Amino acid sequence: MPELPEVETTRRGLAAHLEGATVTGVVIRNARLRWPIPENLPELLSGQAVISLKRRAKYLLLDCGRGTLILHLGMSGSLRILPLATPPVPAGSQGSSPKNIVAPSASCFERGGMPGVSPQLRCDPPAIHDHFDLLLDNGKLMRLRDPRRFGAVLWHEGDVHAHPLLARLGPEPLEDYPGKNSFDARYLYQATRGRNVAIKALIMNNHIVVGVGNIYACEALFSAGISPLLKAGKLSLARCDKLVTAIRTTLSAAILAGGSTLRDFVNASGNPGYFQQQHWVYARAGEPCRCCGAPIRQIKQGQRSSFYCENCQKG
DNA sequence: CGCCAGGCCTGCACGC
DNA sequence: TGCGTGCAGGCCTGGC
Repeated sequence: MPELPEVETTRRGLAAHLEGATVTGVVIRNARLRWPIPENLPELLSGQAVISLKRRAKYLLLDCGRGTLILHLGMSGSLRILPLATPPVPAGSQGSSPKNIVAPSASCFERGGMPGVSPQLRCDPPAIHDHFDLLLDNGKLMRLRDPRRFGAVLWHEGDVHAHPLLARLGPEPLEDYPGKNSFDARYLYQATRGRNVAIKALIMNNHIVVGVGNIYACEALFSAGISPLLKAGKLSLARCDKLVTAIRTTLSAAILAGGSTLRDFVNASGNPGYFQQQHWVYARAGEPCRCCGAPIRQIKQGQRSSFYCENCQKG
């Protein structure tokens, strides 16, 4: 699900609730995501103050000073802020309680009197796919839901950008790096030279540019008037410029609309995005092109569906 | 039942 | 032999 606009929408919704708060506990209901959630996360995170929530590509980076919590939403993940039903007891006033550290098997059902769960951990009952909670001292919690479990929750100490998952990523499409490797026409032109791969696959390659998934690859190629089948090496500098602009404007417009919700994406407040109403081609197979009226075509490229208008997009 | 779905890492085969 | 490259597979669940 989440491509860059959905992840950025999530980040913006979460940041104010997380930054400045202190982690009081962690609940792991199912550690089996794409990689296992580290078992010792409760010990690592409890008592840590959240400094910032940033984004790199489709990863959310929760800087806790001592280390960084790396979050990825995979295909079906979403993160929400929820209130704890009962405000947490202020630190130090609770004598015997051990810092709200919760074992993975613990849950926070409101009903049912689940044994071993202290009152301050009660909240909305988690659903079947709510795998992970971060409990905060401001009376809120951040909850990860991920039915398909392609997402990730990882911990990294030291420079997070040196993490193996981040170290080799290409430039951010919406940022400029003065002097080097900004995602501009010249960069894309260089990156496409000698490449036989279809342009659609190339712009979805994280080593070239990050954040462009299947939806926005299709939409940006339509916007630039470029066929998804065109071999990357054939792109002229002028068309690279068009494509860079199309990627930037498409992603920016999607962020403004709160992302695309096809089935289950919700932002930090639990609300859907609306950019799918502005899709020109994605998931519109057989429907008339909003530009020329020709039917939108759907083809397969490397196991993924591509949607495009044969008339408006040239090879 | 089979097929499809927003991501992305890994491993393989291939050609220079 | 050693690469860069381009595929295919795999991880999962839910919905049509």
